[in-house]
Amino acid sequence: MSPAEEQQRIERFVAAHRESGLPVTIQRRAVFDAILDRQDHPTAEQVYRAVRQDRPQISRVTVHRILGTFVSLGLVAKTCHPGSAARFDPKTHQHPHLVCLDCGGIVDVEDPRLNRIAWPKVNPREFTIQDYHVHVRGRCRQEARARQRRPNVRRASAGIATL
Amino acid sequence: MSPAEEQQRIERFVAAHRESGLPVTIQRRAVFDAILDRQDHPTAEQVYRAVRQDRPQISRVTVHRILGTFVSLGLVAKTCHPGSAARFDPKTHQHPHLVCLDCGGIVDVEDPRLNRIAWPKVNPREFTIQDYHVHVRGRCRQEARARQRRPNVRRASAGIATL
DNA sequence: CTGCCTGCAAACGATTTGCACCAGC
DNA sequence: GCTGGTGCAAATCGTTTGCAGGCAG
Repeated sequence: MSPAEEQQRIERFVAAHRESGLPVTIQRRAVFDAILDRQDHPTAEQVYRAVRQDRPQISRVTVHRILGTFVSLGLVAKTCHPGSAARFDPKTHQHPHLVCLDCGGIVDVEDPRLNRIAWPKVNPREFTIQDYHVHVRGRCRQEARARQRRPNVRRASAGIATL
Repeated sequence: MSPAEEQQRIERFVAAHRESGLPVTIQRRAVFDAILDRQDHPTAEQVYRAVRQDRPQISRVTVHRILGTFVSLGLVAKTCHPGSAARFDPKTHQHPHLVCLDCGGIVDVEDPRLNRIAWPKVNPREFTIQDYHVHVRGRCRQEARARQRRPNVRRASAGIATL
């Protein structure tokens, strides 16, 4: 992310708090800094570990709460995930994800065709569509290699492959 | 589901077990029966409660394990969900889901246009695409009404709206 | 008869909640 | 100073695992 763009994101971060009357605390700054440049869609736990390097006193619970606040302010996106833990994404614009069913990894896709999908025809009284999200599922390179070495590792209840 | 179609699904259930050399146990039959006609994408817990009406001795753990097995046999689909618990779907063919961000409900969509989306251009060495899934997110009728009565209920960490 | 399955209990990871204290505005 | 945020501990929820006995093939 370019320095100018980063600066813009930080201003948006402050403005969103001002508008909602929420205080801009040290912890919120730290969490936002920690996630802003991440491309790897970290879990709350991973964000916690990153923040702790700067602020060892911060609590795991606080990181969870702050990430929740950021999501409702539209500052970060929460993406649902086949594995147990939710993933957070500093990119809030519409974009699909590649999800590896074997390792749980998530990679962004920038393919404009997938951002212009027609919305399904639904009775607007029954359901109000807000947006959509595309999960493209498969296997990443690292996992493909691992399978070549030890094929058929997968057992009935193994890993997140059960998506 | 028509009786003929249901019969076909049950045959497929038995065949899949035969092919994999897995025993067709009473419990597996019961779990399959319990989920076969469900349109509401139940959680493992909900399946457990349904099965328990027929077989009160069944264990919650067993239901989890059996659902995992069914997913890897391709007999049911597991869909990731903004809320905490995974949802199971007896419909295994490609179809998008409407997900209500307020109540967590899931409704099937049958719109052929959304089943023919072009796959993103990805280097096949980097990632092997298997399939994709579309989550259409918004608000269902019941929740829309609830909001009319008591608007702005949503707080920072409220519900699953934090997707 | 043999191996996988089931059930129990317990562990586990992710997330939420109640409460006293503290810090932004 | 007031309001809401933070940190701690503990509870909760969904799910997995280790192990002793049971059932399908």
